[in-house]
Amino acid sequence: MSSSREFVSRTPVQGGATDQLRRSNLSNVLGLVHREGPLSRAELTRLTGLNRSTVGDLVAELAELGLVYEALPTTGNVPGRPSPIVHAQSGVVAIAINPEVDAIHVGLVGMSGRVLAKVRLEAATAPTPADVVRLASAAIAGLLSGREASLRVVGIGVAVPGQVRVSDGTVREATHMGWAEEPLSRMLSEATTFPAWAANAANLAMRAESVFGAGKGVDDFVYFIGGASGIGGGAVTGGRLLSGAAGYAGEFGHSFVRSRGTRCSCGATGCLEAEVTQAGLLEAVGLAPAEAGLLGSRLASSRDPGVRALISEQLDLLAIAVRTAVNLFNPTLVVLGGFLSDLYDAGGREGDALLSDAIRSAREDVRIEGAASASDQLLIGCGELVFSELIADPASLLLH
Amino acid sequence: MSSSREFVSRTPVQGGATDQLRRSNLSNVLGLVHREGPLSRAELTRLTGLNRSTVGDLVAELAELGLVYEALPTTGNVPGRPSPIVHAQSGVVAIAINPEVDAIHVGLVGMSGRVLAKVRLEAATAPTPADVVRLASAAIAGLLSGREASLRVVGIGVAVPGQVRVSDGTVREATHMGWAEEPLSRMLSEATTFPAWAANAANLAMRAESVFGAGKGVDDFVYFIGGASGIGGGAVTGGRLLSGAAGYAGEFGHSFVRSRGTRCSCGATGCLEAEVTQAGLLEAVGLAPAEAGLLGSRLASSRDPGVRALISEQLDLLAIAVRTAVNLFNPTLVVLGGFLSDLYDAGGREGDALLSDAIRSAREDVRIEGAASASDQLLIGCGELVFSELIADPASLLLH
DNA sequence: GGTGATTTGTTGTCTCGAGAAACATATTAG
DNA sequence: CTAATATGTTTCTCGAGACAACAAATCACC
Repeated sequence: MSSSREFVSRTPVQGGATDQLRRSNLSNVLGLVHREGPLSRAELTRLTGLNRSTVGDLVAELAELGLVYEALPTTGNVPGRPSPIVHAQSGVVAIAINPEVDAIHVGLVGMSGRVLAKVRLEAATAPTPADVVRLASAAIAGLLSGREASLRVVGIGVAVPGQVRVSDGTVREATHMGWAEEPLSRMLSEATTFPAWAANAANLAMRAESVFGAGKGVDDFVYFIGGASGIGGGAVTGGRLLSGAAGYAGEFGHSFVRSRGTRCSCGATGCLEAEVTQAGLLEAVGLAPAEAGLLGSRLASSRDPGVRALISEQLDLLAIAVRTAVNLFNPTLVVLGGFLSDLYDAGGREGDALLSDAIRSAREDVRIEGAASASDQLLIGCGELVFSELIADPASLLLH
Repeated sequence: MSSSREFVSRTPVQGGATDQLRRSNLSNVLGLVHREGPLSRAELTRLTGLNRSTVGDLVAELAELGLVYEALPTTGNVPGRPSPIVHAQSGVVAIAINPEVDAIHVGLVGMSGRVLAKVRLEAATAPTPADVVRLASAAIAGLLSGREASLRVVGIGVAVPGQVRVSDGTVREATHMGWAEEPLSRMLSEATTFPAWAANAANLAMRAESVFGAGKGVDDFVYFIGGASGIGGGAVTGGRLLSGAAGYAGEFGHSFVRSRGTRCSCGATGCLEAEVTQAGLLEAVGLAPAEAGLLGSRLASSRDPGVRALISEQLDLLAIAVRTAVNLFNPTLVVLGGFLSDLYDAGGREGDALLSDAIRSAREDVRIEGAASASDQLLIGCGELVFSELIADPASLLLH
């Protein structure tokens, strides 16, 4: 699906000026190196459809900006002059912040998509936004200290468990944190002087999944992720992230799945996240909330009829949400993350059980997969939030 | 997906990238004139951000292609040299075909977005695809006869009440018509020699709404339309039509709205279109199926408690589908068409009744509107299907 | 009805990005 | 060591659009 022709057509040239064309091409090259990992210039030439000489020029410009570097290739066994390998500069980093009820995670993510360092700051009570700014600022200083020379910070990405207006990074509502209308990214950028962006955590997990995980190269997929505090998600349609008007799109946790159901924290009844919960499954198999990591194996191995019945019931409810998602988005892939993946595995990974009620045309070409659940998924997603800004206009780095 | 890149590879033309820039700018200008109606060159200059001289050049090229013409402006009361008004050539037409159970509608749609002519071909029984090809071909010949000199047919757009694979115009399933796996657009293009495209009818109605109706200029909206044969819909997200992997996206009629509900024609239970039906409402107010046009006024004026209860119940079910749509798409607008608009009006147009269960952040900036229900909506949508291909690459017309 | 201000079309020149081709270089195969 | 092959590098050309100078057409005002 990622042939060179498609790639070019996927990024149509907008606007008028020739320098916009240049910017678009720079963006394409940098984006490829970021997403696909190190690529030879010859491969870049094929993937972009551009001329050899042009690619050489673009790479030289990106190298001058300090965003990529070229290295000699490891000797392959192909004839011809070896093509230098273009690497993303991993010294170009984003700061990732993920506040949660019991802790704040802070990390450094390199442009290669790898987490270079991270710390977990324990919190006795749910941190306030001011706490986050204070604690994270200190942690950032610690992570950066002594490495200032080799690191270049592009900005800060924040993953918030709640609704975030992406245009200005305001947290509209984060029920579990007890936040409302908090200008979090402004506070962070004022405290640190780095530009900051914020978004919904589940959406950022999906971004990581889209660039480096199961959704890599997939133009149309939906993502469901279940955690202790509920179910979130997101969608990619036509190769683009679905954000909606303000960034609240993809709240699959609030898909309707049951008439006269449980009241949800959002105020409605019958929401997926009110009906299908990690807490309920943990309790059924006798695990404490902190032992969620064991849920998958316990569910899979349990022969208790009550547990099997619960798994079946929860899968039926999940199937309703998946059905609606498939009917509305017509994806080729449904990715399940967190405890939803455990649930799916426990049910025998029968895709049909989740898809059989979707309309036939739409369900035929859908596959279901577990998320490539890296523990650093969220931090990588934060990095994506930052790097996507850089990749959209690599030359903008000159301005800082 | 006939991207520009493929075109280049078929006909080796000098210059690939600058050429693409030119095409993109031609496309922008033609698209503006198509969507916004006649515009002066000065306005085009402002809207595109291009240079005066460039816009002049682009318009000249489009005029040479026979796609636009310039006319002297009506005297405005502004100083300065008057700017010529650029009009879309309405002689450039698309053929619109909409097969239904009881009739086939065939029309001519000008690039200005107006229906120039139309005929309704009655059908005693649901027509087969072969019937459609035969009857529509004859109707097309009739519509074009005598006007060949002044008309330039770009292609055929077909609105099908069912799931259509947009890549090749195959009807995968059209339950009400009794069709399955019919290569309709190939059949039509072979019979008429015109290129043909097909898509889901509700989706095309939404396209018309998006370009000329309530959704004009709105980047994020969802569209629900109810008719005799069910409920369809579509969505625009980030300014782009949501099509999904194959073109089946936006089936809001198959959103889940009720546990243990009625069995739907799709095989599932609890689908919106199985629970909220035009037939049920017609029966409640004592109208025959053919009198659907009167439904709105009957519902609005009825004081029968049974009818009021039914309206209330149906609105509650619709609200569930709207809630899910708002939570998943975060639109700024929900457009209701067909009998759903009647239903909404009968309920007093209380937006809150439809939105109150959506998550707060997402529902705040949503407004609900009735569709700009032009009777020609579907034919205009068919035209859009064709013209969007032309507008994507205006120079392609040279090849025909 | 003339005159100036204003806006826009038109024309010629300039810049810049990318493609093409010739040439140079580095590897593999034998 | 040589031929084949693939790719980097350099130079030239082309084309799209910006820019600036000039021309044209309208309005406002006297």
